Amino acid sequence: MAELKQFHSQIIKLGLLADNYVMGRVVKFCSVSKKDNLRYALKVFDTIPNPDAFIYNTIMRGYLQRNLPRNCILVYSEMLQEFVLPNNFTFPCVLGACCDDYAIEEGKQIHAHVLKLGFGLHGVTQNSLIHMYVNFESLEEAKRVFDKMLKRDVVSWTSLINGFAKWGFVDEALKVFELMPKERNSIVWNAIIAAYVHSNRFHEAFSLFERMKEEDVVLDKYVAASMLSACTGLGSLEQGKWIHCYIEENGIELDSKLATSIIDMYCKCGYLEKAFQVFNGLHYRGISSWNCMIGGLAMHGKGKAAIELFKEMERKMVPPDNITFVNLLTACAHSRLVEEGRYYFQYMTEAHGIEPRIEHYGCMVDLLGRAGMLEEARKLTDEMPMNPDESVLGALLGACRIHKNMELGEQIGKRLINLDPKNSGRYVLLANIYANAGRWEDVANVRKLMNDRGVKKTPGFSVIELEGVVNEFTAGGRAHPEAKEIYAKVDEMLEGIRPFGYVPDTEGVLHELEEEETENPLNHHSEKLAMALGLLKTKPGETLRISKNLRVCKDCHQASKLISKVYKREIIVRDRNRFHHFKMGECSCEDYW
DNA sequence: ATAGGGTTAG
Repeated sequence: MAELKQFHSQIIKLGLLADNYVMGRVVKFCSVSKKDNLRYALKVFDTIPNPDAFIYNTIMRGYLQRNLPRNCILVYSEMLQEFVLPNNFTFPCVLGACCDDYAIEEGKQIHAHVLKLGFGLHGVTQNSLIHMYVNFESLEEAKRVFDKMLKRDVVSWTSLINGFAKWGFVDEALKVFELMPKERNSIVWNAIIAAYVHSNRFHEAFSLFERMKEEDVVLDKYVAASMLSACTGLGSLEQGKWIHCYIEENGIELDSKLATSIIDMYCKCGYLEKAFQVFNGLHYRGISSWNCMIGGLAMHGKGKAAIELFKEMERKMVPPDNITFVNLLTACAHSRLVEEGRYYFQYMTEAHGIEPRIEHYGCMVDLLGRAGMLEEARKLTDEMPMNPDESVLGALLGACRIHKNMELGEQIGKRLINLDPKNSGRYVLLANIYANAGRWEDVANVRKLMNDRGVKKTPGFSVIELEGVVNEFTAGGRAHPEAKEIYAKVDEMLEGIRPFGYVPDTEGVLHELEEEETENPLNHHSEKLAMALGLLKTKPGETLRISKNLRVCKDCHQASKLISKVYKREIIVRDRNRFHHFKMGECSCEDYW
């Protein structure tokens, strides 16, 4: 910087201020290549008598890079006022600014300038337009620009694919992907893979990934991160390990996002030790790695360890953020650490100046509610400074179900299904609360309301990975090639645990809501099918890992405990909320979930 | 003569 200033003074002495080539280099040096000199760049800019397009573009880019898109747009209009003609490099920049600033009107106007000034056929500019319209959710406009292009490159296709994917039209995105020329790079492959991952279509993401490998496209860190999420979604530890291994062997740089994806994958695939190992091995631990690890401990019910890790984080002077506290409070909630939870809820503001957000109140309602302090939890929902949203009330409703509080449950449940009418889980909880109290008429009414509103119960499914193959089961499903053997094994399993005290527990079941089956649907919940296949396919003593999309029901939970004892197996089940480690007839959640 | 567009977590 000091040298730059000297250099600058030389320029002034030599009377080169009017030389735009020289001044352009000066402005570029402080505007975009070094981070903190934009102020100086602007000072220099003000002294230049007649800046050219390059200099304007460079100042604009400086603003864009520093996340000041509004200023970038203002410089553009200044440029027009000074009658400096934009060039090929102007529009990608200012359109990017409109995009970042969500400046729809300006964006359209600048699109008009593009056409008027004769840049309508410039590829990079057209691509920027597509990207901008995609961001504005103007897919038709984006498509129009795309269709008008004479020469589309891989960026044009990627932007359009992303556009469809971003706004939920995954199948449309795939159509575009299939239509594009075969010269596909990692970026466009990642766009389509990420599209499937984000819509929870993990199997299809895997098939695409296989195709990508067949075409010898390099697996870069972006694809790796997307595929790790796919593994996480499916609970597919083996595949996840493979990706992790690939990353290590190929020296792919671990940025904080990729590190988080790996740690999260191991946590959510039930391999907490490995997650810790990766976490400990990071040479740089960003806040998200800490948060992720604390969250991992939380979902495995290791509240004390989560608190210890938090303390270590403070000792290492890493300032926690609001997510840290969401995870820490969740850890307390899942481990019955009521006093600790209260303490950290206060501490968050007192020690770190973080004001509680609605998520933190949600954690506290969950913490108190689960622990049976329903009245206090309810009081908190009334007294919190913002309106309790569906997740806060959902926590309270869940607590009402656990502690069989009909009155409060009915009140909250009714409120909730009006607040969040499309969420089938709320209806099911409310109906379960009624069923528990023997109020069958009300159960029927809830069901009718669901039907009237066209709300479908989310189908439960469980996944077990065996010999590298991901097996997926739905309740009562018979799609598996070995369905017959599996069902026989389920019967054997349930008979086997009966002498050890297994009594089918129908408390949580909504007979009226289960439609597919005539026999007892409990027996064929997806996790029982997955467990049966696991017992059939693995050697004695091997751990079974199962993940399911909904919460484990009480009956399956009880059955799993007994199966772990009778068959001498560790069974690790991931449900929607947390992990259950079944071992010797006990569960790590201590029946607290 | 200097510069520009598309991708990853929770």
